[in-house]
Amino acid sequence: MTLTVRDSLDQPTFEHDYLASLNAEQRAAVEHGGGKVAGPLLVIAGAGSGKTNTLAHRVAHLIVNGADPRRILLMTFSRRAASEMTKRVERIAARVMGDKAATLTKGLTWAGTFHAIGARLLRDYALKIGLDPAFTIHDREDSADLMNLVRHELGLSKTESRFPAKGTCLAIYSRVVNAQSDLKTVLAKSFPWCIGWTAELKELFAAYVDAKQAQNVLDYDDLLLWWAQMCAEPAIAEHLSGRFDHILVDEYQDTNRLQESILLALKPDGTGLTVVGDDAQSIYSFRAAEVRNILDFPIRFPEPARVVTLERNYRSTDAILNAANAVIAEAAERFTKNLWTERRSAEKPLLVTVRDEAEQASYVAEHVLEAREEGFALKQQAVLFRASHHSGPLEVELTRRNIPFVKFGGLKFLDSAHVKDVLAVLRFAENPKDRVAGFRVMQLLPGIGPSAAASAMEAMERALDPVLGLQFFRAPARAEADWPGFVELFSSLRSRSGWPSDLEHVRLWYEPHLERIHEDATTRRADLLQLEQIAAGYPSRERFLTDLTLDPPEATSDKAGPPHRDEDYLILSTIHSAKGQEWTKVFVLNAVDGCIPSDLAVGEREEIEEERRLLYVAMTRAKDSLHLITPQRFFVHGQAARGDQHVYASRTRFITDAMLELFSQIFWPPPMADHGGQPPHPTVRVDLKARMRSMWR
DNA sequence: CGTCTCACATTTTTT
DNA sequence: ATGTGAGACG
Repeated sequence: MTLTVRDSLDQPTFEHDYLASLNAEQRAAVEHGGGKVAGPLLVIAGAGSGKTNTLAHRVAHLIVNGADPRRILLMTFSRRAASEMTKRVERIAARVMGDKAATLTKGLTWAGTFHAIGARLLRDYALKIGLDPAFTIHDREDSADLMNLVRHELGLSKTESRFPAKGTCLAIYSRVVNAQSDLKTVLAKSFPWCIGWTAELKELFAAYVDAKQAQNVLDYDDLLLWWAQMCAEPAIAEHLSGRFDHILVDEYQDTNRLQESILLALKPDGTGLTVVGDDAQSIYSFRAAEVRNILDFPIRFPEPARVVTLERNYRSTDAILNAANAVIAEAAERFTKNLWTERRSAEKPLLVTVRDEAEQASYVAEHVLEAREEGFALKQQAVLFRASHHSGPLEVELTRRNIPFVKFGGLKFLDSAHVKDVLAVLRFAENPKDRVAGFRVMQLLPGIGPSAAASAMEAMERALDPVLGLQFFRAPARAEADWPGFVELFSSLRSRSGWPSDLEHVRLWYEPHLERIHEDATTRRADLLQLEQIAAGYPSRERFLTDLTLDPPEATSDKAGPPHRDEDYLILSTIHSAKGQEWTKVFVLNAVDGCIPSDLAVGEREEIEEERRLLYVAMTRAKDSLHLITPQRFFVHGQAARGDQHVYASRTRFITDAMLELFSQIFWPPPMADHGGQPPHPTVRVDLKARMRSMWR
């Protein structure tokens, strides 16, 4: 078959046969520009429409046609997506070019997230823009800690009425930066309850920026902001822009205005620019993502962008797609396409009513096992939920039944205190000005609290050399025993960096503290050993710290890497983390109002619309079988101690009565099945504890 | 005065 | 798991 194409006189270029598997639209996207630098291209790629495949083919096509892979910039949403993409490009190119492709695609090094690329470029240009190239990067929590420090220094923590919490302050700051907006607008629109603090917040943010600069640290937002600002200098912008012939951006619907401004600075007329995305899957506006970026892309440039729309879905059955289309059809804003498929199936998606979350857990466990009996590996099945903690009861049930699982989203390996402690030591050694790291590390020593740590930091700043500053610092009496050991560690980490032996060094120092601080020292020590495994894969301390901050291992299994690959496990994931993925069978937990949409997001109309898209994303992950589960009764968190307050939940508002014909509705367990002839308990539940208490009030 | 410990509440989604 | 606040201890 490929021979006919190759031999055909109409298609003399042999490269074309590797594109034969693509449909007409995909092919148009791949061949736009004929493999040469061309005008801007927008690919609207619906769920399951072969987006990744198309993008990978386009990159391969460029390379096959002579593009220099070192001059291709490929920006994806996560590191996982980036490495997946480069692997695919290599496979495709290899089909055409054979072994030569491997050497070429090795040059495809500029693939990663906006933040990771930003970090690399900033280190590169640091000296030209007045930045110390040894900067360290703060993750969200570090940034919040620094915000807190500054807040205390300004005396804003002791105000009469409550000043916004550190996390809120950081969220406000971050939105101002990422949305390229001003403080007043952001407060009015997204944080109306903080409007009274406008002046103080402004002062706080100014001090926060000063602190970051003094300590030589950048936060996530800085990686984009500095990048964008550096592009405002024409000479640098020109140089930077000249480094890349082609820039391709995936998941464009989830970029924010700051990211857009970077792209526009690099390619003002859109030449060589390809963006791919789906407006119906925009689910990151809480992070200032701007759907308008993708909707307005065609008219951003002097020469209007070419638009290619991929509407054919290769993933889901028509029954699933019909239901998903019905959900998104109710969206307030018109979307740009309608998905269709040729995959016929009589099996409608299931709308399962269960009594409560416990029943929901056993429903999932049983059906997962049943499916495995039928030959579906656990890995072909996934359980999706709105908020990380929604999977709690299910995790208990899976553990009880010995069903292995891996969870994506929510708390991660790197968020645990002991890992952060160890990383903070390394970061402190890398950048002694980093107060957040220093504070954290020093307070590990018994007898050292915030104030002693602060004076030690000051002593370091006054001294000519940070090591000397620490050596001459007089630690409080209670810490005298531990202080020299700490100083010795610090000084040896400063004087010579042996990688990855540094990390082992830190661990040996840290172990006694670990045992003192934590009950479960054994499991935590195992984590640290795993961290050393990971560390061995990095060339240097700096790269390790940077990469780990920007692309943390996503799930608990990631941290172990390849060894787990042959094992079978069920996937648990937040809907956000499920983006871009697909499974044969998908279970969606808590398809009830209050969860989807989250009751924290029912204020603004726009927020509700995003929740609708979230459900759409969840549904369109399924290939063959989809179960939406609605527990009737739902315990309210946080009040469990004072009785069992709960709410009676109703089906998510996004599935209207008119859509019910697209689903099969079932009750589980089937009535009378499990009660030995007894009728099931009435679904009413009386809070007797509350009654008892109310007798005395 | 600073540090430590315990109790208690709270936790959307993430680079 | 973290953050806060009260209270004890050195």
